[in-house]
Amino acid sequence: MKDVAARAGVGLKTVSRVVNEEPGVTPDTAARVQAAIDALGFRRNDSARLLRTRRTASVGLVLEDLADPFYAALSRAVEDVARSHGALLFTGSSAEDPRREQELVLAFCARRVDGLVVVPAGEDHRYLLPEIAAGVATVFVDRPAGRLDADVVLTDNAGGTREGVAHLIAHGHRRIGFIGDQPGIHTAGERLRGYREAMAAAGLAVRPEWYAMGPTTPERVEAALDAMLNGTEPVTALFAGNNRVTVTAVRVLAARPDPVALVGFDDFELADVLDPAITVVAQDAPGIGRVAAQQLFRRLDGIAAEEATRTELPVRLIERGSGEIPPAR
Amino acid sequence: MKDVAARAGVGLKTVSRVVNEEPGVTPDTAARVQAAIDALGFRRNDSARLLRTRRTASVGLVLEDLADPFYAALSRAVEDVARSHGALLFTGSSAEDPRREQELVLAFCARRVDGLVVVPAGEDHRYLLPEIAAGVATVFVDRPAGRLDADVVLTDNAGGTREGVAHLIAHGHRRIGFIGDQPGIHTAGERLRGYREAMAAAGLAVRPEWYAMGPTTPERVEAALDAMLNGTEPVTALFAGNNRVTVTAVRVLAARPDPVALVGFDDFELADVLDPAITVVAQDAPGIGRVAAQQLFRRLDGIAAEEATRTELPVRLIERGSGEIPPAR
DNA sequence: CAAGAGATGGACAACGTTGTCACGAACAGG
DNA sequence: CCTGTTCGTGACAACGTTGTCCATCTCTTG
Repeated sequence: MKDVAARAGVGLKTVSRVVNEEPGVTPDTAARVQAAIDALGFRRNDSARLLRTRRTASVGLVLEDLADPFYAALSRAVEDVARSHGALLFTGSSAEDPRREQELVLAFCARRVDGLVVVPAGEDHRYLLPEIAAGVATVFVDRPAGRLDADVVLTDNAGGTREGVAHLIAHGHRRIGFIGDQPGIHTAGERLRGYREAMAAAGLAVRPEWYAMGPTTPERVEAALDAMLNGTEPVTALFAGNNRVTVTAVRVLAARPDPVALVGFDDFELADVLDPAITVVAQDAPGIGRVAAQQLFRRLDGIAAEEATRTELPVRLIERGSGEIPPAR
Repeated sequence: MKDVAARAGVGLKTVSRVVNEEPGVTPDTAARVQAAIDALGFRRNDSARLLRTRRTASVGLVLEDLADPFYAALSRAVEDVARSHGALLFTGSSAEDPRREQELVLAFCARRVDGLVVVPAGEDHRYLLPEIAAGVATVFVDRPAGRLDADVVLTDNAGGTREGVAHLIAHGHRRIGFIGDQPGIHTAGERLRGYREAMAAAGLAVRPEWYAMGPTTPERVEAALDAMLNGTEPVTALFAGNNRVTVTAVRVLAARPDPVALVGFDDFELADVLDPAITVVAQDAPGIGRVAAQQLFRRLDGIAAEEATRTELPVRLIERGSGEIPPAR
């Protein structure tokens, strides 16, 4: 900038005025400055600018895995809202590791992001207290923050699962299995709760071998499913606790001679083309991201109420057939 | 930092030394400084630090759509490599709009990212010349840069398509259709070329109504496919030019009474569970991202050769059955 | 023609760090 | 006891911007 000023024969501040299109510069000088800028290939250094203005126009997004379709869609929505507010987006995957989540969050804070959208991996987010006090707007998505009062955007996990399980019950099933993610994960727990509630509401007992919580690796899911289907009281239908589980379940069930009813949490591509087409409880990934990001910017604009908000987005049961398969016996 | 220094009764620089774990500080003073840091909840401002050190430890990733599974996987790989080099990742989706791509790239450059990984949307990337001259390492992925000599990581689009089309020919097909993305997109053009080459190599003529290039919206793909299947010389097999097209094709073909052979470019989840299971030419999305990011950091370390490199990753034909359906007549 | 108003431009400090250098104290060697 | 070396420390400038404030210059107006 100094070079540009020298070349154009003007002061530093005048260059700054031209670059920022501030008023009070003769068209003539502006042209001279612009020419110098072009000649020197000058580009304003936004880091320095932002250091001075104390707004970084960037937000950080921490989620579990950028490659998961659910989070990919969520990211894209957050990105779009950020862009519409003139902010850039840092992204990072925690891989469900609290330490990594904290590392990422603190790295973003050290860069002085204006705000954070976090899919919490850990149990305790009090490490964020000083940051929030320092003015970093923070919105949690998909799961509530641990031991921290902050904005959160969730889906109706328990309700959605209840609806999905009730759908299976309505089609005659009495022995229904549930395979979920690791029990420590909030969404997994909520969905398990929904399953229990739906069963209880129908007066159905739940045998311990009918539900299994754990990592969503294909091996684990396959083993759990096999155990449910081959026990003394085999299940006739399965509720899959998330899209990873559903996908593996579809594979395993396709290899069996007799059809097994299936409803999954989370929609996924091609669910409608499978045979049978898969009935799912769909959550609105872009919607969650959008609402969260909007809440973030509302906070940044200082418009938001002081208290933490809790938004719960509805889910939608999409009936495609796999939930209507009758019990084998 | 000034406050910390005052509270600990030391100089500014000593605090800096403690924060950066530089040698030459008595354990005693270090402890005093640390106490002040904790008391004040001080966190170093990395923006300022990076302004001073002139390295931002961040890279920018511009791609078409973060929500596309292919790019999501690629992003994750880039992120992992960046993390292992201690860098944070800015991401942005261009939505296939050259203006938006340029906006994003320049915004990243204004933040003085150390490097860029770009899936080019436009035809002309000379606007990047000054940035590259200024030292921003740049690697293009998936498609080569327009009118610019830079590192690029590609997949073997033409070769992969040749192989896929040859697979259909080997199973008796003579009239084979091709539906690709917009003709301006490099990968789309290369795949079309592969299709033509495979047909020519087998001595088969290609009728103009057998191939269609354009947006990958379901409507367009469906219309194109209908036209090919209902013409006077209907195709008996289809090569789908990318995962969006394949997905729509699967839907359309599933609704037809007579089976049509299909091979798609890009693997996708559940391709193996469909009936018939879909044969695909799989590219290695994480591999592309990883190789590109590694090349980027090689440049940043100054280890890389001066000349631009061009890496072409192989593809893999995964035979699952849909390519082996014989011609209807 | 003087004076006030408005337009235009520049000097300077500040944002929060780090690199450079110099200073003083402690210590070892002659 | 003097000199030279090492170690710990802090003052200061610099990174590249922008906000504040003041100086100048050119009009208009009484």
